[in-house]
Amino acid sequence: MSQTVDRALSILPLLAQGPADLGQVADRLGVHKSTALRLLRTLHDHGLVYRQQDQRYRLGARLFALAQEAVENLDVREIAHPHLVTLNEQIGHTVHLAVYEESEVLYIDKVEGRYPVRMYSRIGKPVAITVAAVAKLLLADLPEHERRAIAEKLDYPMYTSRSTPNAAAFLKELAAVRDQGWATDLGGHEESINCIGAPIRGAAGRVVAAMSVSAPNVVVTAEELLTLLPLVRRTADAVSREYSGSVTPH
Amino acid sequence: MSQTVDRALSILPLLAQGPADLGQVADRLGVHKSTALRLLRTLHDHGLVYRQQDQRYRLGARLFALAQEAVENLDVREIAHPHLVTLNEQIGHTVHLAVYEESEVLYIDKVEGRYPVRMYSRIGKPVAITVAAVAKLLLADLPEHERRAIAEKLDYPMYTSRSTPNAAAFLKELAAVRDQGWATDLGGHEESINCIGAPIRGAAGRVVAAMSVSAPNVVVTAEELLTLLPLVRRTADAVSREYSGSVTPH
DNA sequence: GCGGGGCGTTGCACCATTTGCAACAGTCAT
DNA sequence: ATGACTGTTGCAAATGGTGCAACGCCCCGC
Repeated sequence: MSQTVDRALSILPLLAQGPADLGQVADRLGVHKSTALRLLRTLHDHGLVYRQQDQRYRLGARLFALAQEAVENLDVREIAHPHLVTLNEQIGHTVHLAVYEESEVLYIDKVEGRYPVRMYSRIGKPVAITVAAVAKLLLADLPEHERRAIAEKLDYPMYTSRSTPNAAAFLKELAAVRDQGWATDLGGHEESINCIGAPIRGAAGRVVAAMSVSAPNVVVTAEELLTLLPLVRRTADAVSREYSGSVTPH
Repeated sequence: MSQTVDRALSILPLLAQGPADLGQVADRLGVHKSTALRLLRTLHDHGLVYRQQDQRYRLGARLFALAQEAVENLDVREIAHPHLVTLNEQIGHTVHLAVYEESEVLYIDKVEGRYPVRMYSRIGKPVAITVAAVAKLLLADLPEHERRAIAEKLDYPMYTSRSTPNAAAFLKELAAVRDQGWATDLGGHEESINCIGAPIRGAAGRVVAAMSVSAPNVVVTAEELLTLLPLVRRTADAVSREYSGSVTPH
C-alpha cells in the first residue's frame, strides 16, 4: 500500500467533517506542514479539494461529479431504471433501488411518488441498514459468517418502537427474508411509512441489488401495500432476467 | 505536486467512465501493472474504488458518502434549507440552491415541487451552465476577466431554440443579470420549463450561492411565474442576511 | 509605528518510498 | 496438456517524497 497516497486519501474523510486549515490537516495526519501542503495541492489540482476564501480547505466539486458519473454508469441501475419508472407510474408511490458494498447499503436510484411524502432518502446516501427493506434483502443473501459478522458490529438505533432492536432479532429477520424472497419495513424507520421490497438477482442467483416501494400509511395501510407485493416481485424478476442476460456469465 | 498521488487520483475519472481491469488502468496511466495494482489497492483500502466479482475495478461507495457528508456540511446550505422549504410550501414549485466552484455550477440542495414535474436535476449534478438562472447569477458576479475567460471556453449547446447561443450573448445576459439582481431561464434548458432565480450574498456582498424556482408552463405561464419574483428575492435576501451575520467577516 | 506570533510557502539534502522488472500463480480456451 | 492471458509478489535501483529551517506575509497588541 502506498504511503503517500494513503496519507492523501486520509485527508478526504477528515475534510468531510468540515473545513480545516493547513495546520489542522498536518496535525491530524501526523506529518509536517509542508508535506500536508503538497498533498492538499495535489488533491486540489484534481478538484477533490477546494480552497475557500479564508484559505481553509474543504471537499471539492469534482467529488460530486465523480460520484454522479459513477452512479449513472452502474449497469444494474441503467437496466432497472425504466422498470422503476413503470412501477412508479402504476402504483404512484416512491420507488428505491439499492446495492450493498463493503458493509454499507446505499441508494443508487429513486423515483419520487406522486403523493407528497417527504422521505429522507437521497441517492448515494447510506441506508438505515438495520430496518430498511432493501438492506434486509441485500444482507440476507450474504454468506452466513459475513452476515453474522456484520450483524454483530452494527448499531441498532431505535428510530421507532418497531425498529430492529438487536443483532439476534436482525439475524432472525434476515433468515425469514432469505426464505420468503421479499422483505418489509413496517414503520421501523419512520413511524408512518411502510415499505415492501424484492431482490434483483444476477446470473449466478446472487442478489446484486434490491428495490422497494415506500408509502405513508395515511395513503395506504400496510395491508393494502402488501397487496402490491406480487407486482413489485414481478418487476424485480423482470430486472433480474434482463440483467442476467446482458452480463457475461462468470 | 506529488507524482504518486497524482497518478492515483487520475484513476478516479478514468473509472468514472466505467469499470476497467488492471491492465487497462495501467495502460491509460502509462505505468507498469504492478504500480497500478498498488495504487488501486490503496484506493480500495479507502473505499474509493470497488472491485466487482469479475475483478474489474469501479468507483466505490465511500465516494458517495464523502460527497454526501460534504454537501451536508456546507454552511450556506444549512442556513438556506429551511427557507427553501418555506418557499416551496408557499408556492408549490421546485426550489433549487446552487454554488459556483472552479468553473462549475452545481446544485447543492433541492426541494421538490408538488406538481408532477420531472426535471432532470440532481444534487451534486453540474448545472447547464449557459442557460440556468442560478448559473447566470453566480457567473454574473465574477470579476470581469474571469467571467470573460469562462464564457469563451464554454460550449453553448442548443437545448432548445431559446438557449444561449454563444459567448457574446451569454456575456450580455450576465451583464443584465448583474444589473437587475435576478435572473430567468425561460425555456432555455427544457422547452416547457421556466425558472426565476435570485442571488444569495455573503458579508462582503459577493454572491456565494443562488436559488431558483422552476415550474412547467403547463401549470403557470412565464408571466405568472415572474409575479413570484419579489417573494423569491425576499427569501434570498433573508438567507443572505442570516448567512452574513453568522459568518466572521473577512 | 514597531515587534511578535501565527500561518502558508519555498529550497534543499537525505533517505524512505515507489518504481519497473522478472518470475510466479491462477484461470480459461484451444 | 499447452499456451496465452491476467493478477500478484520480491527485489534492487533511484526517483520522488519527506522534514527541516528559513522566509514572507498579515494581523494583532503593545
